[in-house]
Amino acid sequence: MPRAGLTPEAVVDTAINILDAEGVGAVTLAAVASRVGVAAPSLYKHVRNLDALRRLIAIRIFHELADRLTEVVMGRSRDEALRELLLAYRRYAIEFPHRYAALPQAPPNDPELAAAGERVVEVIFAVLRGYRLEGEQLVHAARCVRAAAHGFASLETLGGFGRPESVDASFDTLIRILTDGLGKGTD
Amino acid sequence: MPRAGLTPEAVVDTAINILDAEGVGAVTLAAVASRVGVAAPSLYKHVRNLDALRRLIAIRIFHELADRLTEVVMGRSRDEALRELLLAYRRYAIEFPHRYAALPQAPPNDPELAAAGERVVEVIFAVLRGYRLEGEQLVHAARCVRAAAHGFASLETLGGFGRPESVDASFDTLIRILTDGLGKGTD
DNA sequence: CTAAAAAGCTAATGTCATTAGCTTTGAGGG
DNA sequence: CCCTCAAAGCTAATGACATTAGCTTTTTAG
Repeated sequence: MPRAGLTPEAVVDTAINILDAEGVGAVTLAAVASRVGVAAPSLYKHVRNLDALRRLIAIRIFHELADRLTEVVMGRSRDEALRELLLAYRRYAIEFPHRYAALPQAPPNDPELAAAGERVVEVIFAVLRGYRLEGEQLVHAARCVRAAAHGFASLETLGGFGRPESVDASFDTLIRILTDGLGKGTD
Repeated sequence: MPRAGLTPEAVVDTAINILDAEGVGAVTLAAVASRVGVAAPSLYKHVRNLDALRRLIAIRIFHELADRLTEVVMGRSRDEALRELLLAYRRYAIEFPHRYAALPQAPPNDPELAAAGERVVEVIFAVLRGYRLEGEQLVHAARCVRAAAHGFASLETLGGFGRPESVDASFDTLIRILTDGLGKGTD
């Protein structure tokens, strides 16, 4: 391993720094190379191409998000667990809006990326199992929770909530609606 | 108006055809120019630049979506109106996934674009006023509905729901949760 | 019939991604 | 210690695109 301490991980680190600072559009191989101090083509020694780098970034972010969700959910159950899960989800998106924006964007044909995303889903499942949900109902409920969390986070980080009313309060409303709706059995 | 019947509208039409057929990434000035039969620089006579074209596309799509929502909501109220609103929202996203994906992506610093997006929000507000919601509570409820609808549509069109369980049924669950949650007053 | 604006065009520049092929470095085996 | 070779870099070159500048051709208004 000659020269600079470049590794795929270091490349991803740098890319995420650029992502945080300048947004998804600024994550180019040229920008990463310049920041890291090598010529652009040198990056191909560590990463297949730009898409592959984006994939590595997404995997990293999914794991990071899943870790946070897992953390707040441990030792809690039902409404409390769901509430903390949703709050942590939104907190992540607000803290790292560009990372959040870099997330899905396309159906992952890739097992490792899919697995990373699946971790997030699994946390939701774990929480919902506490509501005695199982089988099909569990899947429906998880999709609803995921849709609500993602939709809110996405809209908020993209600046979609322009009015002056408290976004925190709106999110509390969302939490209330979800916990109420999941508490009762299916039709 | 010499030569070809090019107008900003025609350029947007062509761009949307490309969008539908090949996705957001394929919408380039080069592609539009080639499809329309002019040299790329000629497009600048009708559109300021690529960003401006994207903005026009987004405005068009917002209006189209708002028209559909408005249509299904007329003559209905409360749970029925909300249900049809949500169904129409999802239907649009499924019918035109690439148009849906081309939608927000950034906080609109532009009044016309903001107004077009606002039309969608206004339909939601109109429906929710039927629940006797007003003021702050109305805003919170509208944000929840929008987040849920957008999140679900976004995840579904991006292929986020991989499991075999019926997505229609999941969406029904979401509708139930929302109608139940809005029926009851605030805490 | 004519002049000026509108709509096109070609040429040129700059940014990226990506490939090909050459060079340097440093780690490990002798 | 020295040598070898693969890893890690580099430069040059190509190909998309967006965008600008400046020239030419149509139309349309008068």
